[in-house]
Amino acid sequence: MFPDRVPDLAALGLLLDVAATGSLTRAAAEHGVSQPAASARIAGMERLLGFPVLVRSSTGSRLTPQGALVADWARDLLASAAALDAGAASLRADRDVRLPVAASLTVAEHLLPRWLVTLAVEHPDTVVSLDAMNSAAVARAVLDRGADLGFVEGPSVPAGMHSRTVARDRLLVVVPAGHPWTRRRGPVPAAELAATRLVHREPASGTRVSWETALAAHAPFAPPLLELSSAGAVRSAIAAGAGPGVISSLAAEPDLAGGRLAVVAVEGMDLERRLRAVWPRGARLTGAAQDLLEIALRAPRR
Amino acid sequence: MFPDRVPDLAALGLLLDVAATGSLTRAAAEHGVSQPAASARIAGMERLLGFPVLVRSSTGSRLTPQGALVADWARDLLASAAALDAGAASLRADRDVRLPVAASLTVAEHLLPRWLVTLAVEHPDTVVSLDAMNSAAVARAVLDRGADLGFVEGPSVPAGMHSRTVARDRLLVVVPAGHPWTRRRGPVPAAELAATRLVHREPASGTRVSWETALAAHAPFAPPLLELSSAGAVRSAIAAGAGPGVISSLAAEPDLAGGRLAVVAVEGMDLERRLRAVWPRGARLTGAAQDLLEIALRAPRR
DNA sequence: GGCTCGTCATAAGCAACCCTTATGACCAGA
DNA sequence: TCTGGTCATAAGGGTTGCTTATGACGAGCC
Repeated sequence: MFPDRVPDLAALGLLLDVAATGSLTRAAAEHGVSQPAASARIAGMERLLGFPVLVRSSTGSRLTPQGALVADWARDLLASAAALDAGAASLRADRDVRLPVAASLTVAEHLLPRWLVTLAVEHPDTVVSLDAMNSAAVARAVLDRGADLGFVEGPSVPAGMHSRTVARDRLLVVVPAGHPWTRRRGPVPAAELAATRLVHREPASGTRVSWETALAAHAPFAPPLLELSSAGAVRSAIAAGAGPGVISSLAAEPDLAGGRLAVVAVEGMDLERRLRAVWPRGARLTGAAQDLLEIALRAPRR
Repeated sequence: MFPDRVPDLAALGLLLDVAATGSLTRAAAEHGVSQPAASARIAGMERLLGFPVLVRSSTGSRLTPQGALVADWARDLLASAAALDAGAASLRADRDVRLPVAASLTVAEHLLPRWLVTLAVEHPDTVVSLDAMNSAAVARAVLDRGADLGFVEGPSVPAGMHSRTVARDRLLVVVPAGHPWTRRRGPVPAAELAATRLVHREPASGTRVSWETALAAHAPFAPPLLELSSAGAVRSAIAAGAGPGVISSLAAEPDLAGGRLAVVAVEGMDLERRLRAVWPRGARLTGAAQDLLEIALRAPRR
């Protein structure tokens, strides 16, 4: 992996504390280390980055303009770290569970971690135990009371359950930057897509099922170009030039924003999906499940 | 800062390499360390996380289901790290510049780093030198040929320049989760907003200027509740319950997705802004500037 | 069935790093 | 000028993490 010359998380966190408190000494205390340690950390970070991030004075320390940019990027990085931490905590908590949650892979990967961070802030006592599986298995887990709350993707609500739509995503046909399709005039018709070999997830995945459902009228399909077991692998393969592929808009977002992938317009098929929270009909949501549902509903539906 | 129990970047990068190569030994080689070191790193990560991420066998190593989730979250984290790295590299490059770029803070913070990552992949030889400043200063820098390419925000194109819209954002009125306004029926009218004390950026900022321009008909304004010098500080203050505030949709996105902040509907004002690439009228874009512009245009416009 | 090659884990030695306490230089305000 | 705050430097100690060398284990192949 490339990311070289990146300060470690502790140093970046310290930088944000300095920005907030205006003093290296106070930031050190807040961070639970001695003042010289904090001083050395920042100095090391400046050596690594190659430019100063702080203006020191005898009244405290302020960010340089460059330091302020670094601090903003660091906030992003630490938000991702917090998401990973919250997700990992919920995977770890299989013994002393308070709130067992089952989620489809798309939700577990891309949405739940941020909700868990918020939950941890607003309700620090709640311990979530997360289990990621496909949508059908989520429905089973919830009905069997193996999970208090579930998150599923797909066109229909499983029988016997209440549901609320918490987000939407869309299957996208994407190509690497520079692919001929990026210069194509009109949208690609569904029939042509069905006849094209694409980079796909494995057959049991929600993404693959949704795709084949949306294109059902144009079966049979061309065999997949590649069949990969995670959204990340699909992204990488497409970006590396393997060919066009199908991917959830949630998973594609970073590569689209970075311009490594491009969306191909299509016509003749409905690729929008709802991501739903589900729980057994008749069951009252427990307090903790209610909290998590509210946080999910509060976030934008896209 | 919270993020505790997060493996360091090197360990996460190693995990992705293992996922890609299917072998700890190969991943170690790819990563430039010895095999026992890689083994120990992963073992340490598992100790930290509290669950295994790999299934070892005598034919190689595969991810556990939990490990696959961690790997996906790690991809996010490393993407942020790559963005920081690319941004820092462009700040560092003030001597041996190839492509001097001037950008408004919003673009420099939220969009450019990802474009730079893509640029680094597609054109490894190009060295970008980034200078972040307000939009008026960007226009000056570009006209004076201090920068080959500029990125500005705001309603109008500076005189004497070509421009292409590379993105849009929107000023949002946001409140912390649970604020009374989240339960309000209709949108908040512009006149009421003008009379409300809000958390703001400093007066010279593009965000503040755009806000006051959009609300010009309802001047004078109530004094700010707080006046902070970075978008991150504004976000934190609002999330901590200081009160309603104004913030770019780009800066608000992570907190909205996490449900820590909520958008308030408003009426009677146009808060959409264009973010534009600009260069001097009559000047041909150099090859490198052309590359960067293309990457920016390829990314979704929102 | 035994050989070989690949996997990963363990052990021992060594180097680097980081943190802590103690101290000094410097500046602002009383 | 004195006091209280800032941050940097120095010396010592503990921990971590790396490397090389070796061992255990399983798969595939004669």
